[in-house]
This record gives sequence, structure tokens and C-alpha cells, in this order.
Amino acid sequence: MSQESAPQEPTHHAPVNAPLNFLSRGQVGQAAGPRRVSSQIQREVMQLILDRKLRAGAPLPTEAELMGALGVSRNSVREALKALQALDIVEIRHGYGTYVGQASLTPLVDGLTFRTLAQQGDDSGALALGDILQVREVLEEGLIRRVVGVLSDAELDRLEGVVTRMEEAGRAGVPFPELDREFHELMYASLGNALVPQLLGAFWTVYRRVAGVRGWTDDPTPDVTVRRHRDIVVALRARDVEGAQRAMAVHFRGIEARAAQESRGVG
Amino acid sequence: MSQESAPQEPTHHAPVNAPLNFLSRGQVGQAAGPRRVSSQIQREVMQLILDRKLRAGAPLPTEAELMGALGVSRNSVREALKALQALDIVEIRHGYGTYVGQASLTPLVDGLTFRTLAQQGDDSGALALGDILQVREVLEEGLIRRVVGVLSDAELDRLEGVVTRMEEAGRAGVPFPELDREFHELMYASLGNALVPQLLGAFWTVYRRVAGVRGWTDDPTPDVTVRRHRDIVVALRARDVEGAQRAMAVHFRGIEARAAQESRGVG
DNA sequence: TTCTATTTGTACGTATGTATA
DNA sequence: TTATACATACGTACAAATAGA
Repeated sequence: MSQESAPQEPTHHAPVNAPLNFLSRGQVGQAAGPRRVSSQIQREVMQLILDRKLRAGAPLPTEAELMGALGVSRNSVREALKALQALDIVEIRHGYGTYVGQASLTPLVDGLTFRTLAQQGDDSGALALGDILQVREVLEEGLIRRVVGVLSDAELDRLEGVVTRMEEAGRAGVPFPELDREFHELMYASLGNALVPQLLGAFWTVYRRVAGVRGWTDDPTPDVTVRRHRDIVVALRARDVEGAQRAMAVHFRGIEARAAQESRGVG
Repeated sequence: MSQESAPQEPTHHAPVNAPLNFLSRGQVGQAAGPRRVSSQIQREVMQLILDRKLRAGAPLPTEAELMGALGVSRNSVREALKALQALDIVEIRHGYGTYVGQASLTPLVDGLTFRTLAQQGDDSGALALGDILQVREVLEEGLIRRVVGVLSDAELDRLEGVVTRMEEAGRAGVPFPELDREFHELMYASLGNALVPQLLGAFWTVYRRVAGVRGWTDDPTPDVTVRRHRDIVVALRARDVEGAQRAMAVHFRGIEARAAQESRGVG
């Protein structure tokens, strides 16, 4: 290993990283210099998925077929597929084949987790866990207002069921992080917005992972957590918009207080 | 190419895609079967960045050095680095070296753009442009309330300057998408939340890219757009929380109306 | 400017591990 | 269990790009 520490910025003239420009070079085009073979293959595969309207799980050509069809080496094909795999745009199953991926928010989770863990020597522009929490809070406080009117009684019953299970787990002394996640995802399902639950789930997962790496203990006051969630359900059932938002805000105050306390304990 | 259309779900027993588990297998550990060499290298490189506290732009070991240090082939190293490059965790410069990346939200932009473009045959769970717009709207309506109290007069002047430049561009018949982006990013800079401007910028970019691919025309009523932004600045200057949120809501009503209109035009 | 060393990009061949049928 | 298809990994060679002498 050369290049020890000394985080010196390189000259950095061209921040090139040309990702997916889609129709930037013609449809499946070969007109006018394809810059990097590997990047070109990435675009070709994505364009192939779009053109054939393939859904998640649909089979993609094998590596050998892509080699022949695009006239490139196996190495280039594999590097391109690895990059698309990291974006969850394709899914590679060893010994079986390559398939269209879910295009989930897994890359966001990975990236945010990495950035949050890397900011210990906190400098400008660094990402703190509090930033993620604040975004979650703003989102959920705004979303709960829009969901009060559309939540059905059946959905409210399901929410209350989750709270009940939380209570049971709390009495048994068992942590219930998954129930918390389920509660928040369930609440916004009726919005019919496919992005909302995934985005909230992504932030939630980042929080949990970072907390895990930092060795934070499990919820020290599960009874309080249960009560906060029950308050939310009560306000939702009463169709009380302001009350619901307030209950959500209180819930997040608790989360933030805990995070701040743990940070003090470590720092 | 075999495997034509027929988007049939495969058996799909194991949804394996083991990404970055961080300390899942010991620190830099090799204890107990490292499943995939390439994935293992990804984790090693990330752990190296964390351990050495390297900042964005810092040089990483060359491919040859990684080969020697980890005892793997160059192909495996390259595949791992390609995956990390897709996540913007490393930056590869041809003929020069590999560096720590910005860990930006580029992967999110790519993924959301891809998903939105792929959902033309709209089925369940598909991601629509309206979903992204709604998240932006909820975020900005909540954020503007929190920013009213902390915005300095200098920042308000800068915001008004952007609106003025919008007005000039509009009079000259020049579209001003970048000024719109600048306005929204500038507004939340004083929050000190590193995630907020990047997340909003990501959603904004996805919207613009999808609109571009779909061939939507530029803003047909730039004067209205300018007025909406000016209304926001006026409310902010008056420290009018409710008015600011209302102005932001009106702004988004306009965007949604335009998107709906364009969608009807195509569909 | 030209040359050179370093480093990444692409290609080919071969062997092995893995999952499906 | 066997056979087949496919991804995984390694090694080598050469091409292309960059920085610096």
C-alpha cells in the first residue's frame, strides 16, 4: 500500500463519472464514440429492460449472450452487471442466471449508512444521524395529516394490533424494532404512494444499522414507546389532524432525545 | 439472445444479494467462509476508508496493491470497485488512480429515474412521477415552516436575487430550470441539514430527467412560475409561517397540474 | 513538445463452484 | 446421482489515458 493517510485532494480536473444518460447516444446507438465499454453496456442493458418492458424478476440474457450481442469481452460484461447489481437494477444468481432487479432503495441505504459512519471526524458537509431523523420527522408529520382522512377502520384496527403486539413484546422484555417499522409503514400504505414506505423504510434501516454499529442498547423505555404509538392511533381514530401530528412530533422528540443521549454517552 | 419477453417470475427461493454487512464477518476478518470474493472486497475497501478516516477525494490503493494486500485477482478487485463506483463510494479515474467518492445520492437518482421510466405498463407497486412529487411537496411544506424563523435577511436577499434572475430569463424567453433548483436548495441551506438539499436535489433531477425523456416541453407559463416563487419570498420576509407554507403548496399545485396535463397529452 | 512510467480499461483463455433439472 | 448451464475466479497480455519529467 502506498498513498498512506494525508487526505489530500487530487487535482481533480474532470469529475467524470458518466452514469446512465439514457438516450444520450442514440437509442441502442453506436453512433459517435461510446466512451467506456463498461458504461455503455450498463446503458444497453437498462435500455433493453425498458424497451422489452421487462418487470422485476424477468430473465436477462446470459453473460455469454451479452458478449456475443454487444461484441465485448466477458470482463466488461461482468463489470457492467456488477455495477447494475449494486444499484439493484439487476439481480445475479450464481449458477442460474441474471434477472431484472427490484430497483429498491438499497443503494440509498448503503450510501447513507456509509456516509453516516464515515463522519466521525465531523467536518463541514458531513452527514449526521440527526439529519436523517429530521427528514423522517418532517415527512411523517406531513404525511400523517394527509392520511387521517383516508385511513379505513380496518387499517386502524391493524395499526392497533401492531401496538398491542408491541405491548406484549415489551411486557416480555423483548425488543420490537420490526413492529415499529411495521407500524410506520402500515400507516402510509393507504396513500397509494409507492415511494413513501420505501423511503421511510430506508431511513429507518439506516438509523438501525448505525445504531447497531455504534453499539447502542435497545429501547430502554419500551413502555413509553408503546404509549407514543398508541397516542397516534387514538388521534387517528378520532380523525384529529392536529392531534395526530402532535402525537407524531412527540414520538420523534423521544427518538431524538435517545439519540442525543447515546451520542453524549459515547462522545 | 434467448429468453424473449414472457416476464415470468423465476422460482426465486433465495433473494440473496448480501451487500455491505459491515462488521458481520469480523473487522477485516476472514473467519468463517467469505461468501463471494467480490462482495468481500467491497466490504474491505469500505472498512479501509472508515478505519483510515479517509475523506472524499483521498487516494485509495491501486488495483495492483489491493490484489496483493487481499490476495485476489485483478478481475475480482475491478468488479468490486465497479460496484462501489456505482454507489459513488469510490471514484475511478482512468490512467490515474482510484479515490474515495462523494457518496452522493447519484445512485438514488439513477434508480428512481429507471423505475419511473420502467413503469409505463403501470401495474401494482409501480412508481409514478406523482409519487415523487408528493414526497417533495410534503418535505418542502414541512421544511419551509422550520426555515421561516432562521432565514437571515442576507439569505432572503439571495433568494430574491434568484427570483429576479428568473424574471429576466422569462422575459428573454429562456427556460430557467437551474434557477428553480437553486432557489429550492438555497432556501433550506440555513437548516444545516446536509441531507435535505441533496435529497430535494435528487428528486428534482429525477423529475427533470423523466420529463426530458418523455419529451415534455419547457415551462409554458414562466411568468406564473416566477410569481409563485416571489410569493414564497414575500411570505418568508414577512415571517408568515402559514402564508409561506400556503405559497409552497400553491407552487406544487402548479407543478402537479402541469405533470397531469402532460401525462394526459401523451396517454 | 515529446517521452516515459504508472494506472486503469479491455480482451482472451481456462478452471472451478453452484444451482437447476 | 448425474448432467447441463451458468456465474465465479484467476492469470496474462495489450490498449488507452493521465501525470509528470
